[in-house]
Amino acid sequence: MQELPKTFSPKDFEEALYKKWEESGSFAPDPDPSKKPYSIMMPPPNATGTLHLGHATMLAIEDIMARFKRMQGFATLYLPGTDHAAIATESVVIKKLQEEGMRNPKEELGREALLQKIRDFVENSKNTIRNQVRKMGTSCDWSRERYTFSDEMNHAVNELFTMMYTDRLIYRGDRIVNWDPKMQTTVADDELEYVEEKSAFYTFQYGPFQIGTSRPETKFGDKVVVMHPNDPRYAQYKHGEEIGPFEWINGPTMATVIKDEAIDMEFGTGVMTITPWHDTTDFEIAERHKLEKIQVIDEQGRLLPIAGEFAGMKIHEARPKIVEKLAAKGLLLSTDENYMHNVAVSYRGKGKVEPQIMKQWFVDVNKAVIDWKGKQLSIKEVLQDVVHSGMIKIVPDRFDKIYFHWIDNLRDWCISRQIWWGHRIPVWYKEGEVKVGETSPGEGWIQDEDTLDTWFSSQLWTFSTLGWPEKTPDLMRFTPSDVLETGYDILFFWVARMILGTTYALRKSGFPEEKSIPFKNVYLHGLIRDIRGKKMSKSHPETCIDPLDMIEKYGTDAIRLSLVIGGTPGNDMRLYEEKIAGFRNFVNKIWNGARFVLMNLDENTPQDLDPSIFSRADKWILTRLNEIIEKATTQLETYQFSEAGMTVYDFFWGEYCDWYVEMSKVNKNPAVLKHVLKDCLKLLHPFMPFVTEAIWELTEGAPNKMLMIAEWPKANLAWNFEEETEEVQRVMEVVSTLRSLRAESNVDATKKIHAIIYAHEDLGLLQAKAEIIKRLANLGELDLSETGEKVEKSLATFVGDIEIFLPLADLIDFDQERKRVEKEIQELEKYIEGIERKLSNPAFAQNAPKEILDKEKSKLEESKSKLEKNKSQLTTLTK
RNA sequence: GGGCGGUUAGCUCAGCUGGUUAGAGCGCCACAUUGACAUUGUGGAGGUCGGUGGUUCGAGUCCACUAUCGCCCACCA
Repeated sequence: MQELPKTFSPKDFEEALYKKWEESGSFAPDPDPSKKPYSIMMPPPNATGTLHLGHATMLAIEDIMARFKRMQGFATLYLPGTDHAAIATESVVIKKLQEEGMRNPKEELGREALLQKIRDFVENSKNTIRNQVRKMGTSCDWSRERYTFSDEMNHAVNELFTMMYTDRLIYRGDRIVNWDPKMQTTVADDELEYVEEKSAFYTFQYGPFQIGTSRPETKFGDKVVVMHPNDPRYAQYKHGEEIGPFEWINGPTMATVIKDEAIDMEFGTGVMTITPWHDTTDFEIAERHKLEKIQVIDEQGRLLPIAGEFAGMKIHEARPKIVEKLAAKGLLLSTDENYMHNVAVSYRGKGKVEPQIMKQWFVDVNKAVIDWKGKQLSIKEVLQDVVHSGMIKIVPDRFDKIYFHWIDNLRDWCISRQIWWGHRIPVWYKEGEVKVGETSPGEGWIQDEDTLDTWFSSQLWTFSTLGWPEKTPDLMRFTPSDVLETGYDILFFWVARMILGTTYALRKSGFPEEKSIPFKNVYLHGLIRDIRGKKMSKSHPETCIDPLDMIEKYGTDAIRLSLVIGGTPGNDMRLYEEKIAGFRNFVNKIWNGARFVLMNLDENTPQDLDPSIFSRADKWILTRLNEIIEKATTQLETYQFSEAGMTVYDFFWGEYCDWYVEMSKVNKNPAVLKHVLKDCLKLLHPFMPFVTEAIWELTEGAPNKMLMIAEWPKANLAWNFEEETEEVQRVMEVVSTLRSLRAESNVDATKKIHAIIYAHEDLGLLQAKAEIIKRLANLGELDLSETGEKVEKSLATFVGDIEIFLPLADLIDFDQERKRVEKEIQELEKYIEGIERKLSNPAFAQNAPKEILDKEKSKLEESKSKLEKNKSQLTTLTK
C-alpha cells in the first residue's frame, strides 16, 4: 500500500480527474433509449467574460443536479454554451479600440471590419470562460456545446422571426423607445437602471399656470397642459380649451387643456405640460388624446431647429441658457437646487437614456395567435397559463407573484437594436416593398440595418440548442428541459422571455402543450454578497472574492460547498474566505477518513457484508446510513441542496468519523467501514466531485468504474436495526456525560473508583446512571479520566464489561429524583391529553390527511409508553 | 405608492406542512495529542428566535399589528 499524504492537495488531482471524466464520454447522455432523459441547459455565460461568483454558484448547483441524476441512472444532458451578449460585447470591443487610439471605430472601420474585430475577440476569449467552467468541475457535455450567435442559432432566430412576422406578431411601428445616445441604440425597459441624481427643479409661469420641470430643454414643443379631471383648482378650465397666446421661451405660444387621470394632484402644482416625443408617460397621454408629437432632441442628444437659437446645442449646454432666458422674461418663479430624482441609464452601457419616438420592430404581446389548450391565446395569456396551471414551477414559489406582476405590466417588446454585433433583422426593403427571409430576395433588395435584441435569440436557448427547427432526436428526447437554474435577477430578462419564445415556437411546430415549454422547473438562486452584505465589487478588493483565486487556494470542492451550503433559493448569501477554508477542512477530513479505512483494508477484507458478524456498532451505523441516504435523496429531489449537503456532512464527520471510526480502533469490521465510506462518497460526489472521485480511485482501483457513474445508494431495508441504534445512541449520551465530567472535575487520580454502568433495559435508569456518575464525581469519589476511557472502550466493544458498585442509597437524593420524574409525568399527561383531544375532534379526524393522523397516533403511543416507563421508575424510586 | 424578503449565539447562516431540551460553521475558553486527520480531538461558555397581541394542549414556525434593514415594480411633470 502506497503512503498517502496527510493532507489532500486538490491541485494534484483536479485537472487529471476532469480530463479523465471528459475523455470517458460520460458527460454525454447515455444513448440507451430505455434510460429516462434528464436535461439542464446551462445559462450561457458571456463569451467575453470571466468566471465570477454568480457563474460559480450557478455551475455548482447545476452540477449537483446533473451528477445526482446521472448517478440515479438518468440519461443526463447538461448542455454548455456561451452568449454573444450583443451590446455588452460590442461596447467592450469599441472601448478597447478607442483605448488603442481609434476615435470612432464604427466610422473608421465600417460594419464588416468591426464585426470581424469582434468575432476575433470573441473567439479568443471564449476559451477563457470555457476553461473556467471546466475548473469548477462542471460535468457538462462539451460535444454539444452551443453559442448563441452560431450559424445554426442564426437560422433558428430567422425562422422564429419569420413565423412571428407571418402571424403579425412582429410589427414595425413608431413607438417611444429608450434611446441610449452614447451607444446609439435602443434599450429594453428591463435593461434600464435608475440612478439617483441631484438636479435643479424649476417652476415656470406657463400662461395662467405654474409648471414644474427638471428638463427645461424639452419644453419647446409643449403645447398641451394637462391636469386631473377632479382637481378643483382647475375646474374652471375645460377639456380641449385653448389658452393663450402667452409668452414662452421663443415668443408667444398657445396651449390646449387636457384632463387626464394620470396626473398626480399632490405633485407640484398639479399641472404639467407634456413632451410626448421624449417621455413615456407623456407619450401615453398623447396617444390617449390623439395629440401631436414633436421631436425636440435628436439621436445625438442635440436640440433640433424647433429650439430656435438653441438648436444644435447639447442638452447640458442648452439647459442653463434656456433657464436664463426664461428668467429674464420673468417667467422663472423658483428654483430648487436640491431636487433628487431618478435618471434612467442603460444597464449595459451606463449611458443616460433619452426617450425617443423611433421606427422600431416590436413583438405584440396581446395578439391572440397561439393555439393553446383549445383556445387562441396571446403571449401574455400563455405566459400566465403555464405558471398558473403548474406546468412550470418556480422555486421558491413566492416568485410566482413577481412573475405575474411583471406580465401584467408587460408592454410590446421592442426587439430592434441599432448596434452591429448581433442577429441581423431578416427583413429586406426595395422601393417601399418589404420582404422577410433569411436570404436576399434578389437584386436591389437592402437588408434592415438593425440587429435583434440579444434576448430575442437567447429566448430560444433550451430548444434551438437541440436542433430546432429540425426535429432532431435530441430535440424530441430532451425537450422540455427539467430545470432551469439561474439567478433571480434575470427572471424577467430571460426566464420569462424563454417561456414566451418557446411556447410560441414549439406550439407552432406541432408540439403538444406539455412539450412546448422550455423547462418544467425554475430554480432561482440568490446573489452572492460580500461579508458586509454589499455587492461584490472590484473597487473593494479586500472583500471581493474571485472564485478562481479561491480554487487555486482551497480547491474546487471547497468553493463549491461554500457556495451551496448555507444558501436557500431566492435569498442572497454572504461569502467570505473563512467559510471556504472551513469546507476545505471538510475535504481534508474526508481524505483522512478514507486514509484510515484504507489502512485497515487488506486482501482478506470481504467484498460483501456478512450480517451474522455485525456488532451493535455496525448495526447502528448501517441503520443511520439508511436514514441518511433517504433523507439526502429526498432533499436533493426537492431542491434543498444546502440541507442535503449538511445531512451528509454531519453524518460523515459527526457520526462516522467521530464515533464509528473511533470504535473501529477497538473492534473493527473493515467491510462495514468500507461500505459506509463508499456510500458517503457517492452521496457527497455531486457536491464535491474531485476529492470523492480521487478516493474512489484508491479504494476501487478499477479504471472503468468511475464514481461519477456509480449507482446512487439505496437504503437497505434488511439492515434497519432500530433497537440497537437506540441503545448505541444512549450509550453515546452516557459517554458524552462522562467526558464532560472528566473535563470538569479535578479528582485525585489515586482515588480510583470504577464506575459501573449495569446492564439494564430501562432507559430511565440508564439516564439515572449518568446522574449517579455525575454525583460521584462531585463527591470526589470517581476518577473520571479512567472511567471515561473504560466506558468508551465498553462502547467500542459493546460487551458491557464495566464493573459496577452500588451505594445508590447513599448517593441519590431520592426526593429530588422523584420530583423530577413526577414533573415529567405531569408534562407527559398534559401532552397526551392534548393529542387525545385533537384526535377526538371530529373536524380534525375527518379532514386531516392520513399521514398526519398516523403521525399523531404514533406520537400518542410513544408518549404513553414513555409515561408507563416513568411511572414504573417512580415506583422504583419510591421503594 | 404597490409588492417581496430578512431580523435566531460574538460573526455568517440553517431550521421542510406547529411537536420533547432551538442547531451548524467560524470565533472564544479549558483540556488533550507519538499511528487517519492540528486543515485534529474532547468538553465548555454564549440565544427570553426584532417587539406587542392572538390562535393552540403546545409557536422560531400560523394570524394581526408594529419596528428596522434590504430588494423588486411603478411614478418622479
